[in-house]
Amino acid sequence: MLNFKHLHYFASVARAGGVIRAAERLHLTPQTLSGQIAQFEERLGVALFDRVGRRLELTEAGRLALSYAEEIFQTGSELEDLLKNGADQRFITFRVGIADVVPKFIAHRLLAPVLNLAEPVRLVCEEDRLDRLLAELALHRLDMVLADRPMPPGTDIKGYSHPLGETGVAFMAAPALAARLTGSFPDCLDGAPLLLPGRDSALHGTLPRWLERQGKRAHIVGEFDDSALMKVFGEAGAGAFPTPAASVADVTAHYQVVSLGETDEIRERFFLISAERRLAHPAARAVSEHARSGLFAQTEKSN
Amino acid sequence: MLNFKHLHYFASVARAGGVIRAAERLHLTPQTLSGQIAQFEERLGVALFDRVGRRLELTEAGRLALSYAEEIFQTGSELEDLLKNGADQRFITFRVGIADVVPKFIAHRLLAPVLNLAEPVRLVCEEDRLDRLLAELALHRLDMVLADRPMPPGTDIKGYSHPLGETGVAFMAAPALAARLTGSFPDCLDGAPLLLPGRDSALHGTLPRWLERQGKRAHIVGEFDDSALMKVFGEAGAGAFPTPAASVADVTAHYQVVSLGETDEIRERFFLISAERRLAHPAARAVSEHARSGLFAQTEKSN
DNA sequence: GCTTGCTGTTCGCGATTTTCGAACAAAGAG
DNA sequence: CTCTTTGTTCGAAAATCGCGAACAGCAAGC
Repeated sequence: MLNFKHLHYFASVARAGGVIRAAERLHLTPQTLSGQIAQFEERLGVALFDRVGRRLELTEAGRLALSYAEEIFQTGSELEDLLKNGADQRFITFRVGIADVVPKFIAHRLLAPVLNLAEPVRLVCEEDRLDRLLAELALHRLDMVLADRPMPPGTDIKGYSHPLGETGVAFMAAPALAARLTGSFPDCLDGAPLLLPGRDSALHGTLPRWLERQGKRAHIVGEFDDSALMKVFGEAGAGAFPTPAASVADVTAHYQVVSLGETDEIRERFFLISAERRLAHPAARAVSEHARSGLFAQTEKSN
Repeated sequence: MLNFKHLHYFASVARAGGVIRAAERLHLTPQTLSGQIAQFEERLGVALFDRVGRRLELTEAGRLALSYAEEIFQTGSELEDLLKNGADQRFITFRVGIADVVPKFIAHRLLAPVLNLAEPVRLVCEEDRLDRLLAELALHRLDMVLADRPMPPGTDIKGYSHPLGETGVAFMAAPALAARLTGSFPDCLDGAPLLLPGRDSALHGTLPRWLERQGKRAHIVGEFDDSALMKVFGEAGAGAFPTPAASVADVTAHYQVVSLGETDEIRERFFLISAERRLAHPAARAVSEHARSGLFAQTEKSN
């Protein structure tokens, strides 16, 4: 483990250009700094200074260390400043990672309770691929992640999945395309152009298998990492596309598309993934509780 | 000054979710961590944990501190890794900031000796406005800065200027434009369309004043922060433009332009700016020594 | 030459900080 | 209620840190 006190002394000496000037600034004595730096170098196994004449000159390793040290102490003092001055913030921030494949309307519905809490919350959303979000979660740069699958077991990243609910899948299409598709659902999907969620999505594998079981030919014309982009293509008539049954009302309200029909044989599930087993963040608890209290059931009924 | 040992213990407890589990991982006892964290909180004046039941939960300030701590210790261990494993790098890196206004050919000529040193050097160049480069120099993210002026005295950033040499100024123009300009130099500049280095450049002020002293009308059609962009416009016939006399050969070799003439009454000077008074970096010393040994005088002769 | 003043360094002791053993209080599980 | 597990308080031991004294080497001035 790196000794940050040593690093601090080293950086001070490097900046000041000598142990004596550094000692004055730090209100210490030269021999202290000299000794601590020698100790630091020995512990690292690398010389940080070249002793040339009666002068200290940075080695290449020293330059590297100095640039890192500057960065470290800068973020450190930034933190100190925030804690000492801005600690009595009225806002608590809630950083959520949202997997691309989670439809925006679902994400909004899941997160809506956050903004209605008694204590004001600043919601910070970030969308990306699930694996990258989980990496950020592990570094505590995110408070939670929304995904369409539980924590993948293979990774060595630790995280805990909390199911939020599930819903059937509806198929939507632009009106012009819908008119061309013959037969009732799900027969109308046979051979129809289809847009598929990307490889990262849970539906990516299950949906084609379901079509096959139904004896329908899959004609996949596109795959999309981002569900909103998929909807835009769908609206333009590129193909029919799946969407959570719970968000059909939202989708028809925002896009010029109609529902072809719904099935409960494919289930789309949503999960909250957190770094700790217990949900520590009040906003995360609100999300979990609201979702469990029949959020999807209600909305399916109301549609 | 932030206590990084305290911060480390705090982060460990927050990650582990309790003092006991954290104590096991750190090979310490719970009471040590408990005491150190209490001390840390008191020193900061902020509660990092909420004691709810027999459980520790992060406060909002704690979450903030944790995310900063993660970043700090990650860069710290990155540094440690680099120093311990990659310390015997065969390359030493040399990070140079180049003010936009410094012509590329001049920068190249000044930096060329760096790549011919006995010890191999990895040259990292960054171009930006001088003030931003000086800020980076102060943070030791750059080893030196090349500029067309010495260290500006007004700023509180500290840095030391080392003159590298000076040269007269030549005026260049596209052949078609040059043909239209009547009279010999400098008369031909009277009323001619002129491209000017940007506000950041030393020439920006001196060149119009020189024209005025010559009794020539200045007809400035454009200002450019980046000298290469100015040359491209000049090549297209937008106007005549100044360039260091020492780089006329380079410019005519790379752009379809001709020299209108040169003057020594405007001097363009170039400086090396470093964070320390003495040039510590071997590559920086090489730059300074090569430049001082008549780099510009020779090239002016050879042109 | 020699001296003076400056650099960084080594040594050992005292002061401070850190850590732990012991004991305690309180919350949850059975 | 009892037992386990949690975090905490207290004092004394242990490690670390920082200083005074003395030393070694370089550079400039007499």
